Amino acid sequence: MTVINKIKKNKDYRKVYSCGKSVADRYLVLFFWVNNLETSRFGFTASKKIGNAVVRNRVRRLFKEVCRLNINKFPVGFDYVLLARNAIVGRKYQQVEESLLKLLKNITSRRGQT
RNA sequence: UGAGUAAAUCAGAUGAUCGCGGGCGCCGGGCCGAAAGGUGGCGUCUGAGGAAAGUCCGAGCUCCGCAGGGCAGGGUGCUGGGUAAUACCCAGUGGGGGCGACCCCAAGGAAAGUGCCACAGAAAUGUAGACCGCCACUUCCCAAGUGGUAAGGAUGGAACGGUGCGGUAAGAGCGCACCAGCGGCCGGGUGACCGGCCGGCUAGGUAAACCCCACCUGGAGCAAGACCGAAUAGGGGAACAUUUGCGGCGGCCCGCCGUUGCUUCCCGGGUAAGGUCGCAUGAGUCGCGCUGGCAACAGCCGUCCCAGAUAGAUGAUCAUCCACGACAGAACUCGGCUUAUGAUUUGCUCACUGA
RNA sequence: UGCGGGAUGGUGUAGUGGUAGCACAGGUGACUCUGGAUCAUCUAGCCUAGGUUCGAGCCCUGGUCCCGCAG
Repeated sequence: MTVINKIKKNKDYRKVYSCGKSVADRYLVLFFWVNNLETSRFGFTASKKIGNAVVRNRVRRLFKEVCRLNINKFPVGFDYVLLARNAIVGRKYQQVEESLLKLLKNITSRRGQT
């Protein structure tokens, strides 16, 4: 079983936000950027605007679960940051998973084109 | 049945699969790192709250050499008790609200002193003050003037005790009775205070204004701090000052301590995964245990070990059941307070209806 | 996580317990052939809930929101 590597330093997050590209729908924003490593790394964020600590924890756990179960669908060698948006509050696992897979498909097809 | 009031309890449950943090046992000597150190597999146990929240109080713990004295500052404020301590809790006193069960109160001192009381009003604390009234006197009358008067009117949140009788030219504690307030004595109570008697008759409000009185109070906070390892540096330059100067102990003074160059500014180094501990046995949980106490609580006995992350662990799926699940996530640890919030149960009160 | 500070018209800010001001912005009118400038005038406010007081923007208590600091 592969373990999820997490992005830990604020500097790495900054790099992904400023240099990376992003795709989004009404539930979440997905940032990504080449990290020059052999593995992918993930970061899960939910700002204070989303809600209180319970809500933010819930959202981050959903992200974590979705990434864990679909880790083989992510292209290797990237840093990914998942940012929660307001509409995600109260959503179920299936809705989040569906949303993320759609975004991933979007990325891979675009990479195929260019 | 409805409305209310006081208290107590629970915080979706059970099973299966995958996933995450921690403890313990066994196996392994590989990988990462400069080092300190970290990391794996299997088994087993365990893993958020009543408020974990707000950070409003109080403590423990750590550092500031010691935590010393005084002043200033801050806090508390009916009484007695509980506690490690408190602004908390319990029992009472006084006051207020409610038909009631019951609830609420920063509730010391206004004759120690100072300030303020806008506008209105004659006058806002001075035994001051006469606008309209009332009464007496003077001028021939209308009316005006002088004096007396704070009972009535008017103003105001508040007008120098209130009500009644007497008294008087009209009035006034001027006199008397009762009530409120003040002082003294006696009795009860540990005390706040309560009850009774006597006295001279008057003292406005505001202390969540300054203040007085009594009591308490050093400062910072786990990003506190300690240890291990690496690197750097006991670096450089400029200005100032030249002797008891400078610095530290929250402010000032005393007192104490450190350093002989010290202070200020600039450059350089570091913040690119440093690590480990602090960090979970404690003012601990439970028992309708026993003893003392009205109670808060204390003592004794038994019982249990109950999260310890460090970018931060609790989630997903399936099945069954119900009321279809509110507020909400530990971050050094406790005791309170306040705020948010779903459901259930019990006692008591009031109203209505029926027997 | 711990500590500290703040909230006044649309914006930036004053305000010893006694009618809430000022500047800019906005509306209306005047001046002008028109606009600008100028003049006059109007609108709109004390974060919120209680308490103390005769009376709170100010004093006290609870809550909400915003901002800053940290080896």
